[in-house]
Amino acid sequence: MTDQPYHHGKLREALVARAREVIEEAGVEGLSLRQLARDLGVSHAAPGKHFRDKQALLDALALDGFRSMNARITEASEAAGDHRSRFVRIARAYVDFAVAHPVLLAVMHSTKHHPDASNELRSIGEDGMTVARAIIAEAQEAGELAPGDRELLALVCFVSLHGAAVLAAGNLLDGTSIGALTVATTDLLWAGMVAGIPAPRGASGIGP
Amino acid sequence: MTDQPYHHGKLREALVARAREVIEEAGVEGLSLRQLARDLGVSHAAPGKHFRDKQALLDALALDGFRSMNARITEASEAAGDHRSRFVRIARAYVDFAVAHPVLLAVMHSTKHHPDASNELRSIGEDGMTVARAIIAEAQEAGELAPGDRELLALVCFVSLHGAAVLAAGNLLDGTSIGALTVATTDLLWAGMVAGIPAPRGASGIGP
DNA sequence: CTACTATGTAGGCATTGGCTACATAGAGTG
DNA sequence: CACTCTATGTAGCCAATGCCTACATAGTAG
Repeated sequence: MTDQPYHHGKLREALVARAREVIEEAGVEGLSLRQLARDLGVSHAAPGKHFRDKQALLDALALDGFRSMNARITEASEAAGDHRSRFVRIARAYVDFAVAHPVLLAVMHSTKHHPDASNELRSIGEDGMTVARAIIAEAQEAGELAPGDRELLALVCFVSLHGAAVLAAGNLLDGTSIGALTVATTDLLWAGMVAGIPAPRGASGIGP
Repeated sequence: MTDQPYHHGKLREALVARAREVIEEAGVEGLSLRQLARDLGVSHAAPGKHFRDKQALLDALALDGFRSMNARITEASEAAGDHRSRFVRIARAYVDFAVAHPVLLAVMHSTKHHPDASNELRSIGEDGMTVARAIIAEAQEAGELAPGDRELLALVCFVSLHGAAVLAAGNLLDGTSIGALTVATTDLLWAGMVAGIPAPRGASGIGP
């Protein structure tokens, strides 16, 4: 009703915010730049001034998603508690975020980002692993975990929890509750790190 | 040159086969029913006679993918060797398939299948876990692994390897080689299952 | 021979992403 | 203030896509 000014003023932020809503409701397939423009009351070419591509918008969305997620994760990592319970809390933060924003998670880990955005995305996407590595290092130095390649162990933990998060987000876990799976996964990983990986006797699967 | 018969004869199979090629080259976004029809020399509406939807084609593609993958996995599970090396081989089969067919893997685990196809997909998608569960059960009964909820342990292993497969397929592992990650993941999981999960002392992260 | 069904064709339609030319605002500068 | 420059938004065009309906052709069953 109130006549809109010629310039929106905060179109870029509004686009990202609205897009984030839309993808969770209708999936990435259901995201249309033109519909987005209609939702915000601007012309169909206006988004093009802020994102040269639809992919550019998705990249911005991914970046935004990583910022949200990393905030949750570092928040969880800074909570009080022993190493193990902090480890569990971080895992829960990751999985909870995935379940709350499944489509956004998929966009974040999509493979088809623009080359420009890739660098920033790659770096921000590794923050979670950095947190995991830090806790593992602390626990190892405290003698709570067996010694071992921290980088690799952190990667394995990250990868495993990512799998849990992805499947939970996709609602592909039949009966099992997501919480139970997360606890079981962290328990098994932690138990493995406590025990340490025994040196392979003979061939351990490292084949050609 | 040779005048084509009015009816293609094997259009459905040809569509699936060609689509499987296209998505690996151009991604799911690059798959167009009309282009597919042009590739096969039929009219643009012909695919509609075999797949009511684009999604229906993707569902068929997913089913086909699961059949291929399950074949590799069961083949790996039937190879000779002790429990642990068979476990590693299964994991490698999964990850290798993911790396060889990354887009197909994404289609297989996509969330937006048609309700009709979901049942079949869900059941065939669980074959991998069945294999994992069987090996874990055997190893537990042989006393090689500590006792524990086999269903849950198999799910955790499946989920962890899925994470490794997804990230490897997406080429999101910076320096680490995929083979090394797979070995490290199976090692850690196996070590955890050998040690068993100790009973939680006090709060173990199971919150509200 | 005559339905009937399966399969393929031809054309239409709304929607989409991306492009170019143009309009408007606001900031800077003389 | 007048002028320019740039950022932002508008309007219209285009090819491509998915899906729809009407029609053509073939093979089959009665």
